[in-house]
Amino acid sequence: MSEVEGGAAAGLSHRVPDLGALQLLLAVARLGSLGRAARELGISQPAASSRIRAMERQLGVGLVDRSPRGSRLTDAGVLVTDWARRVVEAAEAFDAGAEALRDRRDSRLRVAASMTVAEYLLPGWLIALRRERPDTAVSLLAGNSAAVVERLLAGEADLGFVEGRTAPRGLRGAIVARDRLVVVVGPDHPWASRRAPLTPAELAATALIQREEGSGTREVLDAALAGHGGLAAPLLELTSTTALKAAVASGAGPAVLSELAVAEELAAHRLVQIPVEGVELRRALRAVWRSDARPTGPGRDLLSLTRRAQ
Amino acid sequence: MSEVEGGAAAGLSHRVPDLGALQLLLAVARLGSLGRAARELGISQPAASSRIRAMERQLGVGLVDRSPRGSRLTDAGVLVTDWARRVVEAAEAFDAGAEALRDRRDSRLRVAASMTVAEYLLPGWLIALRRERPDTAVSLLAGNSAAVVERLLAGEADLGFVEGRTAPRGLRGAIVARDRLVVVVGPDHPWASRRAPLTPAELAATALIQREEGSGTREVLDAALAGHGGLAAPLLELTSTTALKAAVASGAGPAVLSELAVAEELAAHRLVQIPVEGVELRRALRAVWRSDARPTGPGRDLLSLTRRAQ
DNA sequence: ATGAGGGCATAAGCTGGAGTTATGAGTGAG
DNA sequence: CTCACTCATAACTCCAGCTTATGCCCTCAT
Repeated sequence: MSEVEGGAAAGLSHRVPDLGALQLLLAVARLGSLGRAARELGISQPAASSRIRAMERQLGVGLVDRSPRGSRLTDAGVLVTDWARRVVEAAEAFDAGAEALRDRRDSRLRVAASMTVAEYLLPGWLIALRRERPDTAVSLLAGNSAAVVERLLAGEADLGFVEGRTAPRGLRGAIVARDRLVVVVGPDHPWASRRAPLTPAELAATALIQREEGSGTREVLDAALAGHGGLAAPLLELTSTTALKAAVASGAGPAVLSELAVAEELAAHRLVQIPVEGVELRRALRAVWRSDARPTGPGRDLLSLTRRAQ
Repeated sequence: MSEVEGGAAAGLSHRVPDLGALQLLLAVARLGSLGRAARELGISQPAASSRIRAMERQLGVGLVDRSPRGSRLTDAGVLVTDWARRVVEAAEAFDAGAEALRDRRDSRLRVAASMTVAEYLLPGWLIALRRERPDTAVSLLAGNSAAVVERLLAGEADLGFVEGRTAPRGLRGAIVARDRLVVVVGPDHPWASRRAPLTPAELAATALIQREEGSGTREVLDAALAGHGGLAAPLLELTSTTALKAAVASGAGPAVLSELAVAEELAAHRLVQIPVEGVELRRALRAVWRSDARPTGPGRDLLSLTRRAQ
């Protein structure tokens, strides 16, 4: 999917300043002075000065107007800083996720989550949690729904997140988000230019590109199309969501995916969503916990965060 | 806005692998071998091996299972790779934008764009354009609508993008996207918990946090509320959209902003959108060009891209 | 069985980028 | 006039990441 992994992007790290430099630029923008920004990041003022200058040389554009009373962004600098903010925000999400992945032991809150939740939603929640309760150590274990349930029942996790149509037995839960499955094709696929919505029968009769095992998606799809002749045999089975999206984007065929997984591709029109009439392909994303272990402390905090974001 | 620029994130670059390492990880995931990934990125196999190992040490998690027949991601590795992809994609957008900012001269396509378009939409378009026409050099000049028009009329730009309710005179244009203005407040603001939509009169009577000069937003807002008593005096005037969002998020008051500018904050519930009844705060984003210089070649390519993404 | 080849790891050495401290020069406020 | 702040330059240190050279392991084909 996308140029990101193609050969053309090979030199990215030579053309894009590293995270430290981007963060420094954000600090300069906010604080209005190289020296103050340096102090905030714990480096010396000359280091900051030279780094910003190196970044300007690398990009070939002036970013800050220096004056004896401080530094302000140039017009180009404003734009660059806004783009930089995206990169740093993505890095923050990476960091929050990675930290949770690391602290396997001695964490105050042990979370087990399905892949969809862990990939798309949890980093944002963890960032918010970190902001509210900076000293909460969270550990994350990602797996399929069965594994999540198992961890909870074994007392090896305090809070779980699963997708599925019903709450697993033996556990209490609350819906924290909803997830819609959408039919997508590549922009050159014939369906991309059709005007009428797909009928459930059509969808059922079409061979789809699918994930190998029924990653929760299949279950919902099966149920929704049960009355319309059942699901056709897969056109292709792939192991990763990424590979699947790439195959769909290149026109190999249609697929049904969580809208969380394809939001960016839809926005950039690398994929096209095809409406389907008459079936609701929704599923709930639930927080779950053992009936005898209602979340307290940090678990409660995280839970209330996720419900607020519903 | 957000921890991104706060002191707590100071050590980000020590905890997050650099872009090169993330890109290498993506390549390993895709190609299934450290050596092949190394070759693709133009580095030696030991370099790749040591870099991945360093990354695993840094994150405290195993990412790839090495075998004599290749390397596959571990479960944690899949998750980390997905998070990494976000960072690299943001870096790609940064790169595409920065490249356009740099090539002031001798570019085949000179684009002038308003801030909103340059910030949120153009990088994606440039990435798509690069994929379709790899050798198109684009230069970008960002400014307000008046500046964009001026450049076009002076023949210093081939294609422009402006927001506004009407197409500027002397230019031809086509609507390429629409942009909705939304009322936002911080999550703790009283409005965040109200159930009824805002009335236009209420909105008109409320002092808002605003950008300093009427950045196109004000024009639309004025027009929409003209029949309801006109806009109240500003509560606060700030220079940058970023500062504005930060002020709103911390509860200083309500503001009216493009939904493009607040999409992420809404998703993470750092801001809350308040519906307004009865007024449509929409505006068009237009591609514009001189009547006697209809875009050809690369300009035409970019234009068709943007219209496809409408 | 026995190379050949692909895959990964280790070791030794080089290099450059980013950091440091020390210092100077410009500007505005008290 | 002097202090307090800004930024820039210079000289030096250090380490992360690169390279080449090599070795081991496994599999597959001859």
